[in-house]
Amino acid sequence: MGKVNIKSIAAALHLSPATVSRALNDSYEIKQETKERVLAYAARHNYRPNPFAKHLKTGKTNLIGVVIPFLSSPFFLEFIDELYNAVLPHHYTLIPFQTQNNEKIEKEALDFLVRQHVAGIIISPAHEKSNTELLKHIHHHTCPVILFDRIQHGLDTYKIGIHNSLETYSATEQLIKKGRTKIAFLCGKDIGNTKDRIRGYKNALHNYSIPFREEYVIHADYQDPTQNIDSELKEVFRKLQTTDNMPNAIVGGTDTLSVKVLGILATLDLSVPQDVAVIGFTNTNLANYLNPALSTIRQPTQEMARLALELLIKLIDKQQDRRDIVYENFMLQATTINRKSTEV
Amino acid sequence: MGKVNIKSIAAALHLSPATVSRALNDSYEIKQETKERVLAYAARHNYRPNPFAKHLKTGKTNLIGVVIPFLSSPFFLEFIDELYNAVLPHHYTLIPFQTQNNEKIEKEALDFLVRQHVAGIIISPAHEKSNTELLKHIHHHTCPVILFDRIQHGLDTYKIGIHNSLETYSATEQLIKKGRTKIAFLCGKDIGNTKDRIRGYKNALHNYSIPFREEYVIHADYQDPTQNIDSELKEVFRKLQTTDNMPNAIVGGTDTLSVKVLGILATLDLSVPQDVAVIGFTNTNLANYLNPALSTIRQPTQEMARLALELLIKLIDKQQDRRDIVYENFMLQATTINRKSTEV
DNA sequence: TTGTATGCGTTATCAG
DNA sequence: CTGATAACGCATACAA
Repeated sequence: MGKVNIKSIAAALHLSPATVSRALNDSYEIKQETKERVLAYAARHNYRPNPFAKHLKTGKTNLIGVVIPFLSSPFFLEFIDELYNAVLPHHYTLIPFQTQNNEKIEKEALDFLVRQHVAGIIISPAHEKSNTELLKHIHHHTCPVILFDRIQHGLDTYKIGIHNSLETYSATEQLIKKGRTKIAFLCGKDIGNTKDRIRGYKNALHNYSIPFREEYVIHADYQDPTQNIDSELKEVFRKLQTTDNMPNAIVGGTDTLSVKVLGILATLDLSVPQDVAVIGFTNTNLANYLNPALSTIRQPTQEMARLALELLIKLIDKQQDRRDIVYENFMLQATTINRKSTEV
Repeated sequence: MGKVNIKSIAAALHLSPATVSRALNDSYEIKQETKERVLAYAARHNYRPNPFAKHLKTGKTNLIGVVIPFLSSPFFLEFIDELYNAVLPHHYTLIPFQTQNNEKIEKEALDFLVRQHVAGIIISPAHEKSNTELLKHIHHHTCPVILFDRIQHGLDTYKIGIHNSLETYSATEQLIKKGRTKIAFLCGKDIGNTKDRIRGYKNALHNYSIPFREEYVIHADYQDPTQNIDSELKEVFRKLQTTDNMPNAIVGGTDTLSVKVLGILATLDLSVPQDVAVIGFTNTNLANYLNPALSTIRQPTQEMARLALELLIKLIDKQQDRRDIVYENFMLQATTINRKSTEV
């Protein structure tokens, strides 16, 4: 059970390590017969190249770092899940990290990935200015970086996202067309996407001459998708209810919140969609099983993942100085899925 | 911006590489002043040790492989999530893989992890006999392996799980005590856990003298938690409904199904819990937001993750031959959380 | 307390 | 077509 490596193979076959290495790498300059002998021996003895030695020599790895805020958020989970599918035919391995929206944790993750000499990084940053200098440095000097979802970031590279303002505009508009006028907007932290989403909501109100009401923008400032913010959220709605200001429609600005609000409305004895129509952001695979089934804006998560990987691999393969490239923003199309929660 | 490594530091400070290496590793045999000079220079020039070179030399990595069936299953997701939390204070990095319950994909994942020379592996195998020989070989000769959740596996090591039969027994019993007698059991693939869970369900029926009915064990044979099996499942319940055999209670044997069945019952105009009481398996963080809120058996997922990591690190640190160790099974206690879906 | 020399497993350069 | 040798960055036995 001694270690089987190039040297041991060479010794066993009375060849030099160099020849064995070349045979294993299918070099054109090695005789067919020798190749076969080496490959047969290697297979028989279950030879596995040592990636550390290989990397030390070549300076290349087949690792791809993925940095996201939370694993436990339906959108990011679906993204990672599809990334795993997409990466299968390629010779890369994913190393996912979650940052909890925390710049310091993000920095640690990036440092680690750099130390691991990853071939590239796909990231949705903790916030708009999160680790800007570090990311620029990595992208310019170390390995390519691709941004997705949270693309309002100073790094100049390929960016993949959706038109957040357009999507919430359209969602709000649909509720207006169904005759709802007291429309609330539910959102999380004030990161770039949230700003854009609020803007779309406001524009829709404005274009339909519905006055904007500050108290209808409900900020649920959670740190973590699994955190329990029921009581706060419930309190907000209870207050609106007792002052006779209860909205009759809600646009959920994040995937997590849109699901939770259904449960909270239920405990307040409000029925959906009769009393309050609800439309969520991001189509979790559960939306269809909720009661009532939740209408959602469906982000093309899988396309985003596939595109991110494709662009990253393109950059990895390209030798060009990454500061000279003209990068494109890919704004993918979302679609609204109407289910029971907005049915008249 | 030349590469900064031990050699370059040594040259800059007029020291030998050996001295620098020892200073960086805080060796006792280096003068305090020298240490400080080296550390200061290293910090100033943002020195990062090359893990590949280090590993090539020491034969050790700080990588931990995590192999699970699906990322998109609430239980496994929560497990991984907690693993990420638990690993923070330690000097290890997680490399997660999903197998889709497929032994071949699992083998590829394990091969990769072995090639990466991971320090240890935490796995919930694709099935009871999945890669048994490979796992034994890894555990005995390469790095320690810990099993969780699906612990009916031939590998002799620490195993962390719950008493599946006891838990479904207790869930079934609770429904019986609420006066339900037509109790169905909803389950996925026929893997070990499912068998145990069905056994608990049957035992409860038996002990309360309720005849077991084959058609009340409903197998939803999905490949993937995100797969759409609505129509099949709906068809099953519709048939039971039209033949006047609709159960008045359902024990959900998997986390995914328990959530979906609520949505399906809603489309069949059955109200929960009046017509059908439902209790789910595994407390997804959404259970509380469903309408009605879903009663569930709560697995102590976080404790499982922390314990798995703790045991693994213990094995990594221990030098003893792992075949000589007497391993313990850790059967953690689950708890039933009663919510609206089982309220009388 | 520090320096010299060696090797981990691989690939690349040069020579034959 | 194949072999000898050096080098990647680091840690350590041995020397001083």
